[in-house]
Amino acid sequence: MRIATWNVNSLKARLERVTAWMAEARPDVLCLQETKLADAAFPSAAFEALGYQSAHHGDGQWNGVAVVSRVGLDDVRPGFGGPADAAGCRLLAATCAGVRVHSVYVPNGRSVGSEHFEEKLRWFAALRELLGSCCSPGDPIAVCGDVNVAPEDHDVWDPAALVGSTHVTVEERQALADLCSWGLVDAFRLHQPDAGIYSWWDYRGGSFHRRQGMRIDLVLVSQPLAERVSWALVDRNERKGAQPSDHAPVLVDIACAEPVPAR
DNA sequence: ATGGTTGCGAAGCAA
Repeated sequence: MRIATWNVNSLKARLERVTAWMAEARPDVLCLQETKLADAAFPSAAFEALGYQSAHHGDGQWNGVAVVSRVGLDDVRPGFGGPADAAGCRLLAATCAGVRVHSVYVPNGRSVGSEHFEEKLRWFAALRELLGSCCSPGDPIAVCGDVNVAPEDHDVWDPAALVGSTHVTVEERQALADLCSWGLVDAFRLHQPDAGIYSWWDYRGGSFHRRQGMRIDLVLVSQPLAERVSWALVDRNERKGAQPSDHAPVLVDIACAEPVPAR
C-alpha cells in the first residue's frame, strides 16, 4: 500500500495540481489537510474519475481534512465527538484495505504560551485518547497529516535560531511523543536518516530556495505496519512551479501481506 | 527589519 499525506492549503486552489500529482504518484490512500472547503463543495467527482472514493470533513473557510482511497473506504468517522472538535474540522478516520487511517491537521498553536498553544497540546492528548478508545496498537493504524511539530532538531533548518519558537518547543515535542508512545512510529524516519529533509517551507522570503523548512507532515504507523514500511519520500518537486502549496506531499510504501485489491 | 507571502473573501485574519 502506498499511503500519502499532503496539506494542500486550499483544495479549490490546488485541485488540478493534486489530481495531476495523483496520476503520477498513484497513492492507494491520500490524506489531505487544509482543504478549506465545506463538505458540499468537496470535489468528490474529480477523485472518482481517477478511481478513488473519498470522504471529507470541512467547515468551509478554514481547516478541512479528507481521506481519498482506491482500496476501499469504510467506517468513516469525522472529528472526535468531544470538546476537541471546538478547534475545527481537523480529524477524519476511515478504514482502507484493513488499515485504520486518520487524516489529521493539528492546530498550529500560533504563539507559544497562547490560548491556541494550549489548545494544540490538548488536541494531541485528545487524539491519543481517541486512539485508546477506538483502536489497539496491535492493529494496523496510520495517523497521517500536518502535526505542526518538527519532531527533532534535524527536522528544521536552523535549530539554534528557532529555540523557544513554535513547532519546536519541548512541550509540543512531548505532546507528539506522548501520542507516539501509544504505539506509533514515524514511518519516514525508518528509511530516511538524513537531516535537512523538510515538508513545509514558508511562502515568505524565498524560504524554499534558501532550504529553510521544517518536517512537520508525518505518517505515523503502528508496529504491524512499521515492520512492513519499504520506502518513504517527501516529494519536494511539488513545492516548485506555479501556485504550489507551502507543504509538499509525503509518501510511504507499506508491503502488504495480501495483495491489495484493485478497484 | 516583528518583516515577508498566500488564501479566503472582499478587510483583516490565519498560517
